[in-house]
Amino acid sequence: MFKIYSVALQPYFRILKKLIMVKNLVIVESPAKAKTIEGFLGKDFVVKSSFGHVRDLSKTKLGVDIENNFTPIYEISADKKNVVSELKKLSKDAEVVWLATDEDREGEAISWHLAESLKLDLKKCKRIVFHEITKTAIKNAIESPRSIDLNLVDAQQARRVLDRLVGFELSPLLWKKVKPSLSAGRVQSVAVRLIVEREKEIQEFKTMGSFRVTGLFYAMHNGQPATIKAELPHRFQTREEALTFLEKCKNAQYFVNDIETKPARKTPAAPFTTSTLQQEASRKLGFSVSRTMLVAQKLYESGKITYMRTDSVNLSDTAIGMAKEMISKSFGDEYIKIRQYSTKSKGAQEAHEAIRPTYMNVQEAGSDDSERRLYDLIWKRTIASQMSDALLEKTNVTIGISTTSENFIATGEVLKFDGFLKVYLESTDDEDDEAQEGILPPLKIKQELMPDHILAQERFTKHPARYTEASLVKKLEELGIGRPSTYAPTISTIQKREYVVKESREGAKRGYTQLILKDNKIDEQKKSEITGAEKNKLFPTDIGIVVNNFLLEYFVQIMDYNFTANVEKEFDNIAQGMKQWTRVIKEFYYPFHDKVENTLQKSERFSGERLLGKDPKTGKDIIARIGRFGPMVQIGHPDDEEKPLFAGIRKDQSMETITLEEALDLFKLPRKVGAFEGKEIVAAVGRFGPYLRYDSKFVSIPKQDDPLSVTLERAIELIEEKRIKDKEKIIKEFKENDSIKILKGRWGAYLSADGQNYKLPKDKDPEKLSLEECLNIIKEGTSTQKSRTTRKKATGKATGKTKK
DNA sequence: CAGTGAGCGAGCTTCCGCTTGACTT
Repeated sequence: MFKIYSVALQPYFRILKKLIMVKNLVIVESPAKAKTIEGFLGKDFVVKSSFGHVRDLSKTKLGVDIENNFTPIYEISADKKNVVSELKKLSKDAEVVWLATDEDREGEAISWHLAESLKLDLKKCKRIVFHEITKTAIKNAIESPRSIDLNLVDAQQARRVLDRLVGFELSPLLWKKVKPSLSAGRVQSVAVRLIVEREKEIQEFKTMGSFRVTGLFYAMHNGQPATIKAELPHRFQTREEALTFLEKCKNAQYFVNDIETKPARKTPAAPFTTSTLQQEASRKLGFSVSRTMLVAQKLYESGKITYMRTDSVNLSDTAIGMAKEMISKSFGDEYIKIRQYSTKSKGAQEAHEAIRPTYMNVQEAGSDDSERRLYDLIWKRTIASQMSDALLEKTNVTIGISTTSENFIATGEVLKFDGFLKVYLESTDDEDDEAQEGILPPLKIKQELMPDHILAQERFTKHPARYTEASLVKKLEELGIGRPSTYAPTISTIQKREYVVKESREGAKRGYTQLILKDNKIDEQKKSEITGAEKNKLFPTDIGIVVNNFLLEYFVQIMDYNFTANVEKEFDNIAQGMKQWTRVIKEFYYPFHDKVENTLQKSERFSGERLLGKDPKTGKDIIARIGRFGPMVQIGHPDDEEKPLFAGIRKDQSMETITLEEALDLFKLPRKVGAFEGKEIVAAVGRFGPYLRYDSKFVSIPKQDDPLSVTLERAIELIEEKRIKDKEKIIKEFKENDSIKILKGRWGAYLSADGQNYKLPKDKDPEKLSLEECLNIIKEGTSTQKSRTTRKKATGKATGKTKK
């Protein structure tokens, strides 16, 4: 009976199977991209994402079989197991698998890894590429498939293996010679070097003063006085020279000697890449590099902008078309100028478009303030890039002085046609812009100008600017080091390792002299200004400096700013099939490895030791150096009869600059402050800064107080403040059991009992929990507690992240 | 979350580049 039915139904089963079966499986890297593309292709296509790389070298082991001609040992990444098994299932039934990963070295490798780990039948496997997400681009790609470029894959393998070998041989060397848990790598170590070297330049910089002379003049224009600001083209080195000049200007007459007018133009900046977006968002919106990427990711996922990790300045034809229409409609055709930009950066691989709005006619987008502001920036930059030049007229007026051959120069700028400036102007990193260009009144040659005053002001040369996160990215990109997807992570790595800190520092007062000539009288004034203030700049730490010096001493090759560029040339040779990838690695590895071995055997511990002086009490040496837990000072040597004394250096101090006195102060802690309510108060400095300990509780000492000098009264005040704060934290207490409390924490209410914390059930009001319910939570909590200790390896890493 | 620092030795750390969520006591 059943058999008859099944035979009769067979044709229907076949149709059904055909319907379920995927005819074409397309695999791309990003899920957002997959969604868009699926809309372009018909019902016969299913588009899935690989979520980036699916396979990599072992996370913990070296993962390279050096003996066996550097064979990489790949593993499916833990978080990609599900992805791979799903893709495997789909690909089995598919007639054709289209590998549509990005067209660059990494993208080619992802396709190859997919083919390998999905065990794809190469006969039904087609490799396609497109640079823009448009229907035509994708249809075109489908029509011209190719096979996987194994040379390009090999170039990626070489890149991967080289980075692994460098990172996993240098880091352990640092653990032994400097301090545990440190790291070194082709990218991060050079990033740190840039910051350390800039700091050194700043320390060695000698500030020079000179006198800048400006004059304010009047010219009559339509019966009204108009002002003209002018400046002497050179500066005086001394106050005396400046004074002599002003003396000469007494009773002098001023004439227009020459007027020179010439046209000038300004050109818009290229559309955004990852790096330029990070720079502009930092300058214009004050975003950190990671915030920019987070916000951009959201805009991308909601379909508002194109892909945000790109090194290309290229816009698709459709994008240019949309921009043209938008400009024409909003500003008029005279504002349109179609431009093709080409990349300037080393090693760009241009697998994507520039970062631009998906739809140019959408002028505002984003679901919160950050998104809206970043979108606005992207929209303006993209539109401006297709607009006409701004036309200017620059005027230089030379003003003669009757009593000397010196001339003042006044410069003016008139905007003749605003062009792209109507929408957007790129900002610069230059902090000081003393040049003042404004509009000049109409002037004639020989015309006399009346002086209001002449000012000679002492100005100082400035040291090179410290890097911001964004300007470091710019520098790395110029050197061809790192990729759009790694700029933000690299910057957080070097901060997480405590090689570098991002800080703002208050400036100091500096006096300067100013001489004013007004009404034929010279007046001298002493003034002061704030100098050296820094906001969100990158500073090297002691550890950063010591590790950098160590690597420079033993591994100059890796630290060379051109190292990446040099190996990139080799990777290109591999990609072009001119060289075997394992040969490139071999040539690099053996000399490198010998150096590692050599350094391991021969070099001493590298701790950046610095002798500060002698202890006045014992006559022993006082030394600053890096210890197991970071920078510290010690009195005496380990081989002395008595054990040396140790003290950690405070966060606001550094090994490089700490004085003998400051070091001695560190040994005065912990210090007894006095007694309060019958118990002793002790002041000390811990891992998280200065603190008071009282009744086995800790109270932080705020910045304005010093643990060395804090008085008993002040200490009591701080303890009482803390008591009030702790009270505010309590949501609920139990009379029956005072060790159990419900407290307000960073992530909302939680349960605290005997120093252990527990999560509260989400569906219950924390204020209404009974003691019984709490005891239950604690009981159940023990099981989660256990699972957490077994997971310790994983969570330990996560907490390390939040520590900073 | 706040006492460390020599040496002994267990077991741990680490790279760069491609992608997103998971989830915080």
